[in-house]
Formats: sequence, C-alpha cells, structure tokens
Amino acid sequence: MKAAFEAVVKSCPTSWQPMPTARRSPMSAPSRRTPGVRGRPRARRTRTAAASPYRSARKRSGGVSLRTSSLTTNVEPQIAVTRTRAESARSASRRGRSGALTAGDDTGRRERRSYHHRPMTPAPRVRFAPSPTGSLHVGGARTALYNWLFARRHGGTFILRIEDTDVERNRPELVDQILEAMTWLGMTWDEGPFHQSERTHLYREAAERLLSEGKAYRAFETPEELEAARKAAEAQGETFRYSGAGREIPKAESDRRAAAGEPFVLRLKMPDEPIVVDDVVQGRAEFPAGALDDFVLTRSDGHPLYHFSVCVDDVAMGITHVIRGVDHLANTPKHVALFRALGAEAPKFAHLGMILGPDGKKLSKRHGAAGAEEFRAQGLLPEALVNFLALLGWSPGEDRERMTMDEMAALFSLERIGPSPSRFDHEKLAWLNGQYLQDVPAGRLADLVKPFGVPAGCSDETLLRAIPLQKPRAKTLVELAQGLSSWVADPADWDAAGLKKFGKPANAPLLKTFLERIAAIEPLTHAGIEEAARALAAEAGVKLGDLAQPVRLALTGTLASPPLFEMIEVLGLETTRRRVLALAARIESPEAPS
RNA sequence: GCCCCCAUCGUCUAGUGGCCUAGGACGUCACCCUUUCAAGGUGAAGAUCGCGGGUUCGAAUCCCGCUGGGGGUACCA
Repeated sequence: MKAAFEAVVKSCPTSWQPMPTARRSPMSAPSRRTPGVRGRPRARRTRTAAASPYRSARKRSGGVSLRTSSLTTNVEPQIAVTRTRAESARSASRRGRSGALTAGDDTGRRERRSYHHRPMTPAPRVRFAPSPTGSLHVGGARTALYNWLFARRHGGTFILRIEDTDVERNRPELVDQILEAMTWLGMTWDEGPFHQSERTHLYREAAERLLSEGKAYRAFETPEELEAARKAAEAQGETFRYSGAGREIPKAESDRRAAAGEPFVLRLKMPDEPIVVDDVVQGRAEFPAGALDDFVLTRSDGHPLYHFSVCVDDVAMGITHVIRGVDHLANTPKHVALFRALGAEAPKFAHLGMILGPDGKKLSKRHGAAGAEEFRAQGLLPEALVNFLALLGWSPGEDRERMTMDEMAALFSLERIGPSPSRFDHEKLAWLNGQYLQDVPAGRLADLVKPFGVPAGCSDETLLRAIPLQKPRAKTLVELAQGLSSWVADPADWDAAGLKKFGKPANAPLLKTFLERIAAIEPLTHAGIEEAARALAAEAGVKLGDLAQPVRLALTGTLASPPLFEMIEVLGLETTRRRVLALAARIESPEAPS
C-alpha cells in the first residue's frame, strides 16, 4: 500500500509554480503590493500601484481570468442565486448574524462593476493559513475549500499563507506536502504561498509602532515567574491572568531596561470593555472585559507569536473575511482588539464547526485516514473528496448533493454554513466516490488505477476492455485494482467453498464441452457465448448457473465476478481454455497439488 | 474553576412561527432485475426535533434554565 502510494505521488504532476512565491523573492512582501488596504489611514497611502488588489480583482471578474484556472467560475452563472437580497438580509438578521456579503449584495455589486465603476464593496480577499506541523488534515482541507469557494463565488482572491513562526515545531518539508495536497484537490491559489518566517520585518515594524503608540508595553517577567504565578492561582482555584504589571512601568525605565539587555516580551493593552464578535456562522458572542488578559505579542527572542503575526498579516494582505475552525473562536476577541490597536477594521469572521471521527471524538489517524494524502492512497478521487468535504457543514439546500467545484462555487454562501460539529462518515464518502468513479472514462481510469497495481503482463488493450466490466463493482481505485487483478491474471488457487460445490466429477466433461462449443464461435462475442452456454445447459439438463459457476470458478478462482460471458470475450479463447482446463484437471485428480 | 460555542433519524443534512402526520442523502432491511457479485430500480423501518419551563391562537423554529458535547484559558498554531 505504501509503495503504491508513493508511486501515485510520483506520478502526480507537480506544477504549482505559476504564481510568484514569497520564497523566491522574500522582499516582495505583499505589504508593498497589497498595503493595508483597510488598515492604515487612507491618507498615508498612495493610490497608484497600491490599488493593485482592486485592479486585479476587477480584471479577473471581467472574465479575463489572470491566472487561468479551469476551475475559475465565470461571473455570469454565479448570478443564478436562489435568494433575493431581501430574503438574505431578513434571514441574516433573524438569525442574529451579521450577513457578510450576502448573495443579494453581491449581485448588486456585480452589476455596478460591469459599468466599470469602482465597486462599493471590494472583492473579498480570503486566506488559508496552514501551519506546517502536520500534513493537510481533512479539517484544514475543508477550511481551505470554503475559503476557495467563497473567493470564487464572489470573484475574490484566495491567498495561501504558511504560518511557520514557531521555529521548533515547524517542519519545512511538510509545506510541499500541503501544497501538493491542495493542488490535488483542485484548489489553486491566487497569491502566495507567503511564508511568515520571511516576513519578520513586518511584525517587528508593527511591534515597534504599537509600542511607540502606547498600545503595547514591555513586560519583564520570566517564563518561570509566570509559571509560578499560574500555579499559585490554580492552587487557589482561580483563573490565572497576567497582572498587567508591565503597564505600570514608566516609559523611561522600560526603555532603559530594554537597552541594558534585560529580556522582555511585548504585551497588548487589552481594552477595558467587552468585545463583541459577530460571527457569520456562530452568531454573536460577547466576551466580558477582563476575561482576556494582556496577551503576549512577541517573545523575548523577538519572534512574533501566532495571534500577532496573524493579525499583522491579515491587515497587510487586506483580508476581508476570515474563515477558519471554531477552535479559533475563543481567540477571536484577542484578534479584534489587535486589529483595533493596529488601526484596522476587523474582517468578517466565519468559524466552522469541528470535524469529528465517526465515534464523535476528534478525528485522527486512528479513524483510518485523516490527511488528504491518505485518502489519495486509499484510491479516492479528489472531486469526490472535495464534494464530500463541502457537505460537511455546508448545504446548498434543495437537496443537492453531487456537485462539481464550479457548481459549488456558484452556490456557495457563508450564510448556509451550519454551526454544529459534524462526524466524518467514511461510508458516505466511499459511496460518493463510487458515484464519481462511474463517470470516469475507461482511458483515464486506466491511468489512475495503474499506481494501485495491475497484473504484470496485462496489456493496455485488455485493461481498457476490462475496466468497464469491473468499474460498477468498485467504489475506490483500490477496489478497482483488486477487482481487476482477480480475473485479469490467472487464478493462483480456487476458492475452497467453490471447489466443494462445483468440483463434482461430472463437471469436468461439461467444462470441456463448453470449451469446444465456444471455440467454434467466430467472432467470439459475449452474446454468442451466452447463446452457446444456454444451449449446452439445456442439453445437459442443468440450470445455466450450474454451468456458469464452475466456469467462473475456473476463470477467477472465485464465485463472484463481473458477467462471465463478457469476461470471456475480453480474455479471449486461449486464456479461457488454459484456465478451464486447469480446473478440469484438478477436478479429475483431486489429490494432485494444484 | 472561569470564559465562549454547539445540540433535527445511527451518520451528513433540509427546515428561519402555521405549507411538518419533520423532507433528502449515506447506512440498514425487503422485493425486483439476474449466470455469481456488485451496480441499478422499487419500497420499508428509522427523529415525541437533547431535557424542562416560558412567549404565542399556533414552536423544530423565539426566550430562560438544565444536561451533554466541544473549544479557549501558553514566551504553541
């Protein structure tokens, strides 16, 4: 299995380089091309090249698709939205959710744009920001997919950003794996991949600004001191919160201690008022003031921490909608406070429910497969996996289930995402994959199935003719390969139960007679074979099955296979004769080793 | 502990106050088709909408409480 998978991976075209990567030119940080669109005060920005995000978005939506992706949805079909603006607005408010970019709004925007006016609402910019501490988990794949679908639906931009600020846990070799998985799934990105590890100057600048503006401050406690304080608080049954002691240190003293080389972290001054997070999916949540303490922005070694780099980058990249897992919901008030401190408007948030294993526990390798490449190795088709993942939390309504990526992109909306966690049902995935498999032409299927093992010596022609017979019996490429192997090659042995039931001595002459009859058929078609078989069964006074089953046993070694006469047609007379004679010989001398 | 979120057939979901005797899909079961196994077709079983209160002429849908599940509470992401 493992070898097969490696073969698959090798055979996969690895061509995702058309986009400029931050890696190649680290200095071309998007802050230049994409200045804090919403973040910094307008006046400070020059609106020439700086307007590029708008420009490129407009070009793309004009049907000129800059980065040609076959998956890019055209503008026109997208207008086929089912809900009117009024309906969307009403439902959004009734739900108490903030209706970010409802379908209706967007339709209106699109119309305006066709008159070459600057859109009132800029095209959305979304990002998928995996951290290379593991492969692409299905949860991550689904998050990426929703971001991708949202961008496509609204003619926006999908950005890929690698969150690799944690040097210790970061495994660079996993980046390629994640990129490859995304490519396999058909999710192309418009910008990136940007590596946070190559954007440290941005975080440093932001940190300095926050410090000088008095929105952040230095704190000199050591990790050990904090740990001790935390333990003490817990011992008293209280929640530990940072005291805010650093806030009281006079600026001059703080500067002096820093200059003297005393290690410090930077902490954000949290506002003294409750923070409301208006989530498109989860609804409105209010976090009381004081529930969050002044969290750490940068470590004592100067490295930015997750919350900080995320917000700085979201501002720098002009992110308008943050679509991510619920595990980040509780972090969101921190981000909201940070966006404010950075002088930026917070993006719209959409937090997706957890994907759980079939047992309701957190999905992991224990549940069979959790990473995209594992599903690939199991012989799943990317279009089926993507379709299945899309339905985990999102529903287009109208009982639609099978959809292409283009169709999903045309139907997608954040308002139709459910807030609750969902379980990963392998059975349904397999079923869906089987449905997709039936639509793949034999030629392409032949290429796809080869890495999963096809009997040596099987010609392409035989494979091409055999696949249509085996296809309806397979849900995955693995099953297809196994099914094919069961009859394209000579059987190594015969099924014991089959031998017992159909290995009666009287069957040996019957098998030989069958061979004589079909040898006379020219050309050897399954219809002709069936006719001959029926005639012979009638003559012999047995049911068709009593003739067909021994022949099937001879051909496949088993009692279950594709239609017998069609197999004979594909296999040809010589192969059929060889296998039937082998079984006849076995029947005649049961003691001889087979 | 504290803060936040979630809750409709076994599973994914539809449902946005009357159209719900709760719809679809996977799975399960039965029958049909049939040379076997699948696929396919037809049909069935399966949810007192987690529980308890309220609001209303009317609640799966709105409000409150409870229970259960999940997340956060790091110089991880």
